[in-house]
Amino acid sequence: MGNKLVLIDGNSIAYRAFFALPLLNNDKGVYTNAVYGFTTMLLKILEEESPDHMLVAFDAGKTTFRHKTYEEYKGGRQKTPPELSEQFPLLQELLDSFGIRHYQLPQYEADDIIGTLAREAENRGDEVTVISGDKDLLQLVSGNVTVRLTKKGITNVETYTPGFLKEKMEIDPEQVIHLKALMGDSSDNIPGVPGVGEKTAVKLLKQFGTLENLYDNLGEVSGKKLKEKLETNKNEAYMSKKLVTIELEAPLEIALTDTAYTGYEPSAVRKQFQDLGFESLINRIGSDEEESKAEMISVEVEKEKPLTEDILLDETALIVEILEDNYHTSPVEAIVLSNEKGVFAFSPEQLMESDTFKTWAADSSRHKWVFDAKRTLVAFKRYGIPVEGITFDVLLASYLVNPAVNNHDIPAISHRLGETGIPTDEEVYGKGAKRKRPEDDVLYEHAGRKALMLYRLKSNLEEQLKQNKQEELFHNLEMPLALILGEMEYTGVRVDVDRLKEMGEELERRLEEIKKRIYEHAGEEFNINSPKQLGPVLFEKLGLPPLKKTKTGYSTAADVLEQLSSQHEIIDEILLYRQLGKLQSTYIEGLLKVVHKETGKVHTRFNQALTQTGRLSSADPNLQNIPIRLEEGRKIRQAFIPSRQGWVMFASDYSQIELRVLAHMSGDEKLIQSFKEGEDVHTKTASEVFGVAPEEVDSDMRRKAKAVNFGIVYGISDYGLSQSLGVSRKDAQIYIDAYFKSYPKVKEYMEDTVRQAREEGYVETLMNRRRYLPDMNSRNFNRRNAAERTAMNTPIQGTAADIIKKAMIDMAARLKEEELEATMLMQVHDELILEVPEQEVEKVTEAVREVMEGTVELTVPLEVDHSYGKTWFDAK
DNA sequence: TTGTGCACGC
DNA sequence: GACGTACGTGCACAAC
Repeated sequence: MGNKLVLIDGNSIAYRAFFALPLLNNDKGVYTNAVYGFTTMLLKILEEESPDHMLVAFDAGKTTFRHKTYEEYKGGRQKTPPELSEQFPLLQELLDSFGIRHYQLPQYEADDIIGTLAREAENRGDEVTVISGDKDLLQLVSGNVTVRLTKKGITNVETYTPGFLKEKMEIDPEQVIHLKALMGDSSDNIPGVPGVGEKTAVKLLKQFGTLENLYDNLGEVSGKKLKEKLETNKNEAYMSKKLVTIELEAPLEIALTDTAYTGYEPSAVRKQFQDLGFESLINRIGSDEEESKAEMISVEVEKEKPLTEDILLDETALIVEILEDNYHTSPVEAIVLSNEKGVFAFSPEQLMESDTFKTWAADSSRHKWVFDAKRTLVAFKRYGIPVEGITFDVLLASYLVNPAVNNHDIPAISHRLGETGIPTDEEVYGKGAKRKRPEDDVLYEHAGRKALMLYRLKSNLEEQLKQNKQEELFHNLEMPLALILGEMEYTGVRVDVDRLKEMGEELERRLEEIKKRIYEHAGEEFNINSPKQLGPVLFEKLGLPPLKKTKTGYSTAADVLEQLSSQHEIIDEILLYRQLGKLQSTYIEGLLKVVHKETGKVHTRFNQALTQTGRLSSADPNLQNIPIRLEEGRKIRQAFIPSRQGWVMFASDYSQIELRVLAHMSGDEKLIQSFKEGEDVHTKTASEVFGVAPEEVDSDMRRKAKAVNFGIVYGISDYGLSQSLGVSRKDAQIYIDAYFKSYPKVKEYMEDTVRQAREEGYVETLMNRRRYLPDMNSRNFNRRNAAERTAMNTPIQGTAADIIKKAMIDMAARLKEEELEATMLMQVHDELILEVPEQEVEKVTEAVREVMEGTVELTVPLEVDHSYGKTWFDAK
């Protein structure tokens, strides 16, 4: 029985990976993109091929035996970028950790090593797979040798067998060198016959078979010009053939037996991945059940013994295990404590009844370390147990340290810090529909392991917060905020279900009518909600001009359809259908689905550890995107009502907070002045940009200025502005230039921010929230540009987020202090929504203004507007 | 189950 | 000259 040998062209794959991936560097500032790409390819190969022999061949150096034939061989080639060169040693170390043999031979290229071994193995009857990005290797294809060439990217490969080669290139493997001899190869500086490309070469080979036969019968070549070219470049052709022919008898110092591959040691590879910063790949290693069990950190869990005072220490990790994301509805499965005394697991039934536990939980001097403070708090609240003294949340700490990490759970953080023996929730519980509660033992052990790690992780994260100067941000902003958000979520918002249903029925009727009219216009019935079906109806059947395409077909986005509005009546009907359909599916049906049956309330979850800028997000339901701009949709807000009779919905929002933050951070006198004088900032901008007196600013000028301000805040580009204004890019650029001329310090600030981001690798907000921008030095124009805009935007958006978060904390304190019953319900980025007893409205009005305006002192005043009414709709 | 297109908010 | 305004969530559809 033959062996299975995989031969990899190391240089070729590393090059591919390098150019296919952005110039990533790891936390040590070492470039790793080529190694990373190579590794993903390698893992795929190991999985797909399960080789028992393996070798990665590298080119040895600048000169090879081929240079004796032709000095200019590979001449004119770009020097290997140093960012890539420095990765080769890393790559070889990585291969060592995999236990994969790598080899290079002076004067020879990787091709020759591969060719020699492939031939030898083939002769023995082994099965060989060659991996490369270089078509020259195709000459090795045979019955036993398959060549897999990378296509786009690195993991995307095309597998060449003799049959496939014939189909694809119309030649046999033996003809590959003849083909190259004729057509040459500019990347290797191989001349071939000038003027002969792939097409002609294939045609000639079909007729003559080989280069030699071609020249023996040159007279039969059709075309005078071609014949001449072949004639005059005969030497070049033969030399080219010699150059591209892979040496099949290179004097290797290794034998096939040296390439034996028996699999890798997961621990060694894992360590290597950690050093390289390949967090995302770690989980792909050693998923083998046996192996990962053996590596799991062991935990002695004491199960369901009666809780006694002696195990409740002042510093204890507390894990509340809930399987589903939604902790408002999903049951608590287990509670685990971990501290110096050990790891102790309890069923909720047992613990929630224990007075010993309740006393400990309510004691703020007894510190609890948790994962997801808000989740923990709400979970206990559901059992009527107040918890005090939560002083450390691993989730929030990890998020602050680096929001770009999209997985902050305990196994993931543990992995990043080098502890790998923690399986993920998904591994233990399954995911999606298959997620289920395991046996008690498994559950307790898993939760116990997490509790143990939580206890251990705290000090490391604390240290990282300290390094980032984020202790204040963590302890005095995010931690207290978590408690407040927990209260808000648990309180929930009352929904007028009947009102929603009424609106739903009305919508249903209207949608039905519109649908009919659309079908009439179209002359057929189709699914209006399917862009794939709508496209052909509009742009083929009705002959409307397709103004924009998506990667799957015609674009039917609103901005496209609006431009076609005058050309066919169907367009406005479709836009209306979309608008109402959105209201129906997302805001009527979607909202009704998440209303609690008993309480008639919705309990959103604010995600406090997700956005890259520091804003909150909201889900199930998302209360931060309830319609407001169009009257039709705004009515949805009529269904959000106070939870008690005689109360009102009260909304309070910051006016222009982001531009005020910009004024403060840039120190631009004119912008500061503008806010100090209480001017209309868009009118003022218009007056500046268009060079007219404020009185002479018309509505169109103001509209444009508003868009400019918007763009400034979001990290402007001329294209973006031109899109939103419907003007040319050139004009958009003129507005931007005019803006920067009027507000020179803003321009300076933007430039400084970008420069600093490039140097430091990150940007920061007023309160030291941090965002890393690895693309600042990308060679890819788009990525770099996007990173630069992000650098400009994040400090502004993020500082605004810092400010409202602080205001929420102050607000909670103020309400308590004044013993008001008013309650915060929602936060929508620059807005707080409360429910307030009517008789408290006056006091709350004053409190909200004082607190929100006074929460931080900037060089410009902060201003808030407020409103209230019987429903959220009426608070306008 | 996953990716795409679309639409809602700030 | 490239691409494209920032940041989110959720729905329906269609391909896997």
